[in-house]
Amino acid sequence: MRIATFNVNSIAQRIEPLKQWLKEREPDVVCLQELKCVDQAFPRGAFQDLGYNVAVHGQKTYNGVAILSKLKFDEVEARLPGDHSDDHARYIEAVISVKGGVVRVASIYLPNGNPAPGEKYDYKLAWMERLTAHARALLANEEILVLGGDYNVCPTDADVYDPEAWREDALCRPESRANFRKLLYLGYTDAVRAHHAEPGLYSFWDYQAGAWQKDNGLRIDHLLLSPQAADRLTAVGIDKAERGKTEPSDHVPVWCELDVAA
DNA sequence: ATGCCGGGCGAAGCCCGA
Repeated sequence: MRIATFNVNSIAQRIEPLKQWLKEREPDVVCLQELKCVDQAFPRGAFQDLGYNVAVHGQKTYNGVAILSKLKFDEVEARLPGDHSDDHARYIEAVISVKGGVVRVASIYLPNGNPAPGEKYDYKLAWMERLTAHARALLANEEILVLGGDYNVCPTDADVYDPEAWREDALCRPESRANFRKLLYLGYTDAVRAHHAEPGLYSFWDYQAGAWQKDNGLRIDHLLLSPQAADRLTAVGIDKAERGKTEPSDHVPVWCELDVAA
């Protein structure tokens, strides 16, 4: 079973490249972020035509998350618990039936947090604390669980092209990294790091300043696996080539393969 | 790279992302 995460930077602008990538990579489940559209405007038909069920939690102009799944959804829950006043569409979670059990998947668009320090950084850190509390609660289910998304955190200096230049940025500041590590300490596994120790593995390249051409990238899109998922991890990948195609997102898909019969 | 690009909104120029 292949599960991917992809920040599309506007689903309306990415329909054709996303469809092409789905045909080539054939993921069973895809977590999408930064839809920048309301639920009614999501191009469901384009993905249903490829055999995907669609769960959307959209928002006008900003944010917006979705899950595509070849297998049907048993449950879908939008919104991260812990703050009813939070109206950003940044979280959706689904339970998917597989042979002999279920797989739970969440699509996460964690706040960027810049400029830091400031209100936006406080919001990011508070959001991460809510995510940690929810992630802790989910572990009690002992399920095959994947928390996929744009975490807007470079976990270590090995995940940044120029660590010194980014040290004060909200993506790299110690509080952001400490909160990311708390997720790992709960028992989650960073799928990419489970298979690859080398630096220079990136999932985002800015549109500006020739970042792509200079390979000035960041690794901020992650798949965090519950122990039950990590035990079944057989492969991971970052589809870097997508960034070099026409009209790309500034992020690329990250995927993992779990030994689970779909 | 401090927003140089790209997208949304909405019909010019501002806001936003990372």
